[in-house]
Amino acid sequence: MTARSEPVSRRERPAKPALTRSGIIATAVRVMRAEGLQRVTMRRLAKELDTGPASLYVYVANTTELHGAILDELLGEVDLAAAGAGGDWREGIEAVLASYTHLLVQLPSLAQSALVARPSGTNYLNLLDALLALLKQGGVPDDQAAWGVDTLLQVATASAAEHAGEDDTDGTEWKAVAAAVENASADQLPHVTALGSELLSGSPETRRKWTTRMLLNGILHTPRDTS
Amino acid sequence: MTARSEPVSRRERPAKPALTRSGIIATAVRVMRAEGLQRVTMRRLAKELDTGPASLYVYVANTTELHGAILDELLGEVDLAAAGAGGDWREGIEAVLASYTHLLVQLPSLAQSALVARPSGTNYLNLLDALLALLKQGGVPDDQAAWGVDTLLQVATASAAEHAGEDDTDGTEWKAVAAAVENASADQLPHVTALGSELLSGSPETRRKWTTRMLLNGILHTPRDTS
DNA sequence: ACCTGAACACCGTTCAAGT
DNA sequence: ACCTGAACACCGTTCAAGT
Repeated sequence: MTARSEPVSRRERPAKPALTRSGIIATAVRVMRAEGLQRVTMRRLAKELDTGPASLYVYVANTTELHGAILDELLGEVDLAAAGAGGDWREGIEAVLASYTHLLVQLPSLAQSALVARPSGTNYLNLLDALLALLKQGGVPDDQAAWGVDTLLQVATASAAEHAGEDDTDGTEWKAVAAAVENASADQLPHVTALGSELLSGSPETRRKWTTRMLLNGILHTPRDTS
Repeated sequence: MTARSEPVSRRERPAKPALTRSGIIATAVRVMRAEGLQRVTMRRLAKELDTGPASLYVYVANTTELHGAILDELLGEVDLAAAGAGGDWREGIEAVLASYTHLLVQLPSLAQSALVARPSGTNYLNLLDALLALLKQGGVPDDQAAWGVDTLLQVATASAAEHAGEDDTDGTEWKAVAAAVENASADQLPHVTALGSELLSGSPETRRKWTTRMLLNGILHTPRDTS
């Protein structure tokens, strides 16, 4: 009876699978990879899963929660190998953050949502632990590490989020900033004018590396109590 | 003829004003203050201005551009007085960033949009100039100031953006993070467990102040060329 | 318990047509 | 040039009804 009751479904209809939370999230990740987070909507997912939007609410509280789940799923791909390797701690942090950034730069809208919906899943906690291990290895006092790691991740996330909303292949928006800086009058904006192109210089990679070194220096040398 | 041709419009209908860009933006700011940025939609604004949504597209390119214009308008309220006062440069930066943060914390969804749509209006450039003046006063080398000021503003903006999407008066989401940290197993997350509540300690104000000091130390002591 | 159709209350943007 | 109605192609979420 089992075999006989599947009429034409050899290949053409993949026998509509039962709805599960993980199935929904897996579909969400696939749609996001193919078309971006803005296409990951309840209605679109429902269509993809061959059901109505209302059905998804059995497994997912709302759209925000869904986006959070996607993020945690993807955070599993961050390369934490450098954390256990026993090399230079600064280079270790640089490597972990580079991996994190490269992941999110390809998915900027997810980075944007990560800034608002603080992740708290397993993969996020593993990332946090890896960074704290490296800070400890570098002799950073615990209280400074605890607050500093937050800024480290926040800056990395915000940098990635900046690339969201850029269909903008020609960098129209970047040009607007550049033009504004260059057209600045020396009277009203003396310092912006003086610095000029220096403000916009450097590749994203170069700036990220300097910023990481800068943050580590700050974290290492700034005690928590004002003394 | 001028006076006579206004029939009943003494008070009841405020004589539908001509559509202008600044009128649209003013209305947008008002709606945002009253109901939040998520209510500032083309359709809602059109209704407010007693016209159809299509009419707005004569003055505003799209929703993103509109949000950018709102932000620049509001940035005029940031208090830059500390920049010219000639006091301690660190305290000056702290004061300017505090003013900027307090503005955006009340409008977190605007902060979120600021992260993606880099502002380039007059008020933003004035803010940039004020911070650069203070960094110069502190003897920060030009190239370090140029890259550092970006991180300074990015961190302030991201901190404010984190409060977006919180109808969340009871802090449900914050509790999720706290629970995750506390339930962390010592085996798998030794450093997160060890730091524990330290990770979540401190008021936003205290953390912001430490973070600002930390960034200034980093910017001041990190040369651009790796040597 | 899970799943669904249908409905409610919205969106952004474009376009042909009017003034 | 500016303004508009109407349309196109979507949204999130809820709820009563079914299985």
